[in-house]
Amino acid sequence: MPRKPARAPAVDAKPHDRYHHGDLRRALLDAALLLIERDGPDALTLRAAARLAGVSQAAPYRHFNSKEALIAAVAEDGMRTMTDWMREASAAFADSPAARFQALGVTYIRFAHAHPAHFRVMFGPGAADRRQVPSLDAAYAEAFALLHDSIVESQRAGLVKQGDPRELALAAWAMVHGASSLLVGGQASVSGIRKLDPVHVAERMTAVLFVGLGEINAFTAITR
Amino acid sequence: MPRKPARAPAVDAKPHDRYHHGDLRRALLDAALLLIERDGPDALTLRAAARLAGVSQAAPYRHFNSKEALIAAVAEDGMRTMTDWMREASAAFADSPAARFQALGVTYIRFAHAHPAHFRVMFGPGAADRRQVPSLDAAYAEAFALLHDSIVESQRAGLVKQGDPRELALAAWAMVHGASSLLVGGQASVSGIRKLDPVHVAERMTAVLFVGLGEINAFTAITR
DNA sequence: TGTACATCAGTGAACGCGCGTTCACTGATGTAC
DNA sequence: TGTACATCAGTGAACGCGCGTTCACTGATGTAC
Repeated sequence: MPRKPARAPAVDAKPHDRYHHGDLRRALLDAALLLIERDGPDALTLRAAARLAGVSQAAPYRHFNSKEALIAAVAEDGMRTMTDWMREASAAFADSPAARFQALGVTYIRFAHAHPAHFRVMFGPGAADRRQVPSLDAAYAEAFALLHDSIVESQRAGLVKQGDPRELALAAWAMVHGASSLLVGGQASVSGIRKLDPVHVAERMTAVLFVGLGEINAFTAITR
Repeated sequence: MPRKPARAPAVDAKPHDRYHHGDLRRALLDAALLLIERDGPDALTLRAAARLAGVSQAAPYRHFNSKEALIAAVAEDGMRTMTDWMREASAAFADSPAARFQALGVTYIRFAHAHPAHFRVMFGPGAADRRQVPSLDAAYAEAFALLHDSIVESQRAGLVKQGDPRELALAAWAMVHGASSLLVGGQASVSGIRKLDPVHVAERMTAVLFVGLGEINAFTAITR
């Protein structure tokens, strides 16, 4: 039998045997994600998270003042990760605005697919109010700024026609967010989207979007 | 003082004074929507709905077997309304595939904006499982089919290049669904989208999307 | 038109449950000297 | 290096609450004759 590692990971799902947990804060965040992913957002309760972490039901209060605080921490955690991913994606395609734009969209969808529970907490109903949590707001603003900038650059390069870049970014965000929601979504999934490769879907969607942005002068109503 | 109408509407928020409510089923559905719209999905409880309708907490069980059944009924109701709207929009632009496509998207977003609580129940987490409720599934399938058909027609008219229309419909649905989610969405709204005119946003987005669909041969990865 | 009666749609009290949160407590840790 | 002690991170019992659901019941309705 292999020896136990000197120090058990904080994420250990089994009840701990030490009086002090070691990293209960991290373990509670992980437990919250597991609960949401497995049984939906309503399954996240402080008591259930404590149970998963193997501590008493009062223990979480040493790390979070309330249930709301735990949820906000989960959202913050996820937002930071997503922003990191997007920043990296943006840097990887610094030389091509088109590729940068697409990489950002694909990354957004990839994140949602890889971290559905995070995504739900970040954007779902009952999500923590972004404006109440400055660090959450900052991470969000950075992600949006990356997208915005890639559009401004594309316009400068003549790949996307003129128009308010904030509105264009909004449209792009909406599409990519919609695809993410459907991929992550509850039971009411659009026919078969779940079976498709998310990166493939993301690449196709962002391509259509980018071409559309390039071909018309800002947006126009075409009905009637 | 004006005389009372002979018969109070079923939707009456005040406690009724008759032993029999009249249309408790309808009143419970309306109460459920009000609760979700006002205080979020978690605020929907059978007891609260009964309270709003002015009946005892046991009364709802004469009309719904369980809380789940009430939620499923709300979703079904909303899905039927949305499908009605989309069918009408589709018929109104029967002669122009491009306008039809756009009208469908705009209608989807208009519905979400007009009936946010319905929209959340229909697509949010914890939504009733579509496949378990045949009438829900049928309404959904019809909505998707309308979109699908408008794309097939657009391809026939040479406005949209070839490609699997189901995938194209999926992309279109995702974008429009994303915009709707953001408009309806919880606290984490994308910067300022709520302040914009939803129909305006919808028209612009669908225009970009349609042009994009027309310009590239199906979808292509443009990164790298 | 009047009446008996089955059926329907409510009532109100009660159940057990899991929740968020508080409290006084105790065991473990780490720092000052 | 050893020890006193403040601080920190847990425990376990308890609180009050609102929930979904059940139950025996009763008032209202409508139909058969």
